[in-house]
Amino acid sequence: MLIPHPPSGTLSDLATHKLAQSIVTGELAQGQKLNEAELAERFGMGRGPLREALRHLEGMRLVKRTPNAGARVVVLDRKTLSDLYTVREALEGMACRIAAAQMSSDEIAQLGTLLDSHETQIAKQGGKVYAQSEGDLDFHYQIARGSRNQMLMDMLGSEQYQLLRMCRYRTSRNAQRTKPALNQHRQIVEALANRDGELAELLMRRHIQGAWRSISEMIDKEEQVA
Amino acid sequence: MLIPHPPSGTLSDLATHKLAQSIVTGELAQGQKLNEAELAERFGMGRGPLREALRHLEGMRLVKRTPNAGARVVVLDRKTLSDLYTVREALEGMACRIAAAQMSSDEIAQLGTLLDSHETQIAKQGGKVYAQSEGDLDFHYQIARGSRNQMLMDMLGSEQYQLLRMCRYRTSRNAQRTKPALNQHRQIVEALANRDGELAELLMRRHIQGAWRSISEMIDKEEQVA
DNA sequence: AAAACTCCGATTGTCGACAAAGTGGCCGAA
DNA sequence: TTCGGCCACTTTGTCGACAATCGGAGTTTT
Repeated sequence: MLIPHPPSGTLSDLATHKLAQSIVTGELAQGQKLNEAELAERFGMGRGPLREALRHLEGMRLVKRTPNAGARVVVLDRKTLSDLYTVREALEGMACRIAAAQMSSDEIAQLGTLLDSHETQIAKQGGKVYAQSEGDLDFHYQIARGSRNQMLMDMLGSEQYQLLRMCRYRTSRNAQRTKPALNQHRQIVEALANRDGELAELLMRRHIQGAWRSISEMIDKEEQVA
Repeated sequence: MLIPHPPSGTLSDLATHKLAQSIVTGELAQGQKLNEAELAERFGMGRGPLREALRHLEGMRLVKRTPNAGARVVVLDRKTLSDLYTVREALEGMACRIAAAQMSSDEIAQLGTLLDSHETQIAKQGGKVYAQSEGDLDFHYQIARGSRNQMLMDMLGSEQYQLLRMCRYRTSRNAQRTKPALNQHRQIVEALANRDGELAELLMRRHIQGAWRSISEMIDKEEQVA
């Protein structure tokens, strides 16, 4: 559902999807140069559609283009990630506030069961920590949907936030935060159930701030090693 | 400064700029179909660069594409505008909060003088109410810059918010709100000067909510006439 | 020996033409 | 008369080739 395009019609969209996937999963390294001719041949298409795909990815902030010098995969440095989490805090907080007023009780209940399934997944532990990570994204996206705000949904879901998936992929190893994160999710659902938009926004903001602190510490450690 | 691209290098970027301008100013009507061949000839270029420009504009939410059916200028219905102002409230509120901590005292003082020039412009009144409107955008953009958050700046400034300029163009006739808006701006600057991020965020949110109410009422009147 | 200049290869930017898909109108039949 | 199918035209999607630009290696000059 969060995976952007189930390979749709045009070659350009297909290329967009494949490239986005390759970038998010790290198959294409950060800062790597993207050669149009080479990629076009790899995907079995002309350069035209591929160029359009690159333009699209530029809009998603997954690649950075410089005129006459080609496109490179974006580099997620500390500042970029910090900026990203700040924007998330603003947008998801707002989504949460509105969702508290707009979601149906059924939807909120469904969110609870979603968290239940996350809990069992965590209990089973081990290997697929990543699953929780994507599951976490799903939780956040459901709330964005609950806001009934198409622009928020676009920004938080399909388009804008591939960057976030990319970040998650890089940092999926640290599973420590899954349990406190789950608790925070539960608190948020409770606030939604009580129709307390203000509290829901506050909790979501803190949740994201916490996530950022966790990521930030991890980056620090990595930098110390390097 | 807010005008996206001072016609830069590639034809594609040039086309993006020209089309964005035409759409924002209403020269191209909402919902109008955009014929690739026709536009390409009008701009004196091939269809390739123009297609890339359309892809770019799609990312800016200024046009909507449907596969095999071409591109149309976006239609600013009530719901879309409502969603837009909600997103603005979230992003600009956050920008304001951070700006209170990040801007230098000099920058904040400059904001004050910017408002002074707005005031004299309003006093001179009359014709170019629009100038205040663009000036208002400038005020908001300066605060976005003050956040030192590149992503916020991109979203609020160059790329994302051409939609807002488009809306302003449509609704530039109602000058009633210029004076209360100016007062709210002054309050915001004062909060910034006091380094009160929380208050600054709150004031900015209310300011944008007020702007939305004003726009909303105007749309109601228009709909009654129609 | 270091710096700058020049030329060459590679890559991007652009164009025109071809193929496929969709749209609308026209004709025929019920 | 109206509905349905067929056909032609328009428009989009795609490709291959040409031109402009940039980066780098080699050479020359101070």
